[in-house]
Amino acid sequence: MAKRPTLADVAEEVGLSPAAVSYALRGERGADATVERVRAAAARLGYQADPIARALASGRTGSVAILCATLGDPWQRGLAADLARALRTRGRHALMADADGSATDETTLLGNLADQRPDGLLVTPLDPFTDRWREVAERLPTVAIGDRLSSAPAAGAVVYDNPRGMGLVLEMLADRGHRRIAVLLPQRPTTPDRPAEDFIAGEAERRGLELTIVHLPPPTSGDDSGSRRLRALLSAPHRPTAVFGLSDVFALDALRAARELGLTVPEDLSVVGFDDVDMADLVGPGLTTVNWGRSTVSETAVEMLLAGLDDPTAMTTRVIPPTLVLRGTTGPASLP
Amino acid sequence: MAKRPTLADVAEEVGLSPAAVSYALRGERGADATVERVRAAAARLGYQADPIARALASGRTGSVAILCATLGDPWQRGLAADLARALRTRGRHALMADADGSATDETTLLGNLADQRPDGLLVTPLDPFTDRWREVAERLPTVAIGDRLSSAPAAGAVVYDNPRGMGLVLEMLADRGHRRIAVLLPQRPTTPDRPAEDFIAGEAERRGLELTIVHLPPPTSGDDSGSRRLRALLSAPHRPTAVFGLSDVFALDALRAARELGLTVPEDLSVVGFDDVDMADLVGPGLTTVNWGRSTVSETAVEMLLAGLDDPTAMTTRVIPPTLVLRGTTGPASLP
DNA sequence: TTGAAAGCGTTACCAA
DNA sequence: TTGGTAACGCTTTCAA
Repeated sequence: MAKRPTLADVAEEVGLSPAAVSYALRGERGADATVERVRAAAARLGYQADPIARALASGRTGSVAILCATLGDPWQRGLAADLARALRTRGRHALMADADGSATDETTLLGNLADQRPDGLLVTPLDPFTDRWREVAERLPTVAIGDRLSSAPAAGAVVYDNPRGMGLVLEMLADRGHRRIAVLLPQRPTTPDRPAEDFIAGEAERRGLELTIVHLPPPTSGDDSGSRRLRALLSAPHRPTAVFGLSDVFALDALRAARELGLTVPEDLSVVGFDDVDMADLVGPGLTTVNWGRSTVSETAVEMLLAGLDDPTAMTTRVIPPTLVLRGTTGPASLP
Repeated sequence: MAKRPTLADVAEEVGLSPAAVSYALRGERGADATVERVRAAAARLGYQADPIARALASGRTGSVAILCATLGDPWQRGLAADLARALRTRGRHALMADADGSATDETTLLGNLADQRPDGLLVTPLDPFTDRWREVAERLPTVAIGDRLSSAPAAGAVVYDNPRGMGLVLEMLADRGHRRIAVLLPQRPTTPDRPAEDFIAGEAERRGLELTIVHLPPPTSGDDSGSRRLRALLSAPHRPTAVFGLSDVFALDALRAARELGLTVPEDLSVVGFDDVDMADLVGPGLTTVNWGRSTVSETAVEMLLAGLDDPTAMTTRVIPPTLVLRGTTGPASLP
């Protein structure tokens, strides 16, 4: 059980003080010759700085916390993986936590993560309206993905251009003759404002569409109230001819419900998602979605956060444009 | 920017030594009255122990490293999420890294993660045969998922009962009249032994099946040699009537290739996967798979690791039994 | 340019 | 049972 070498060991080896070695290894100071000699000795001994001691002394950990709203959602799982990868290629590592759809858990985890003293925070907020974000963002450089943190002006944001995305979808559906459309939205913990809901309602009215809005619980295991609601929706006498899930999981749930009810997609029912999860092309006849470019989103967020570590003005709001990907689950309207 | 209170602050507040406070807060020692008084003071000041200082002093971080072979694989993504969740419910947090299909990256990341001084390691090994695992497992309690680490007897393992799983699939296919079957296996970095390959070859021979084994690169973005090979396989004159992907992603790739070639599933071709990813029921007509119970796997692995932290004998090998889930991508053989 | 020494906030050892 | 005191391994300020 050979103990790993410490700074002191290296210092002794080269006959310098620990301080000198610390500086040399980080290239902060240096008679070039000394630096070289120190480097060599460190390599020879297999010295690696202890990140914990370093963090305690310097106050910086080199880690970035990722707080996910729901890893139950495949899109978010992919995003989390992409974020972790983007961080790693920039020499940082990820500390990951999953609120699993619970706003209270989100608050708790936020505390836990902050206690780990990460250098920054990436978050897909479940409840973007709580005041908690303000205090956190003041201490901890923060970038939110998907929703601006309304109480935290210091935080950066990478948001999807939802209005354009929703517009694209409604336009496409209207063009194909759909008039009765159901929109599946996530239940939000708070209700101070509902820009998405308001926007889509307005947009639908402008186009003369009849909209049903259904709120579904987050895709957590063990709550099937969502699928019950979907079955009710789709078996009603005056049922919609198209379902638009503002998250692919909701669209997938709609596909399941349709199958259970014996409805054929897209003949009896058109289905549209909103995230373009990895397997969307293979789902049923291929799920129509809005694609946001997951890797662009994650790269943008990580770039912004790392830039914001030194320079607070780098924290801004970046808007990601949508692309409509039309696949087989969407056809012309067939019912009267 | 109020500095957060330290142990010393609490100690001063209650007129005790930092040591006494530390013990009291952890409930290690205690005149009940004092403990209560200390607790109250800590709460009043909003004191929270600094995990970094704690880690430096105690040598334990409370974190567990998760090293994933390929987060590009949806099954692994789900597994990683489940592992993180399982850790969190037990008061620990996850440090996650993704080798993204590269065995060299796996080695590098292993070093990086170990430098973070986690208390334990959970790994889905890409290359279970390298000697690196031995040295790691000696210092760091380790549980491997999916493959035993052959060089590290100290490490625990949670493995899938692949023989039984493969047996179930071959039996089912044979029963339905399939004689020419292609098996899609991952390219492994090393080739000291290939138990899976040998086993399945033997099993096929026993049943009089004609087997084609195809090795595919890991599901990383940016390598399309796999899909080329699949198209070649499926357009050959004497092509297989069934494809068995030893990982759902391979089966999904096969579905894509079949679609591109105009083959109908399951009429022209049956497809079977091996992991039961979340959306398998919705993919095409529903992908036939072997299901290992992802949450069982992750709970088992985490349990074993945490038990092994105190008690090395808890590290054993647990074998997960398979369940065959028959869905629409599999039918009777149709070609001569 | 270098080195000595003082932290960083905790836990653990050892007397009392 | 309790409370000093010495680590833990590094960074950083301040003199030399």
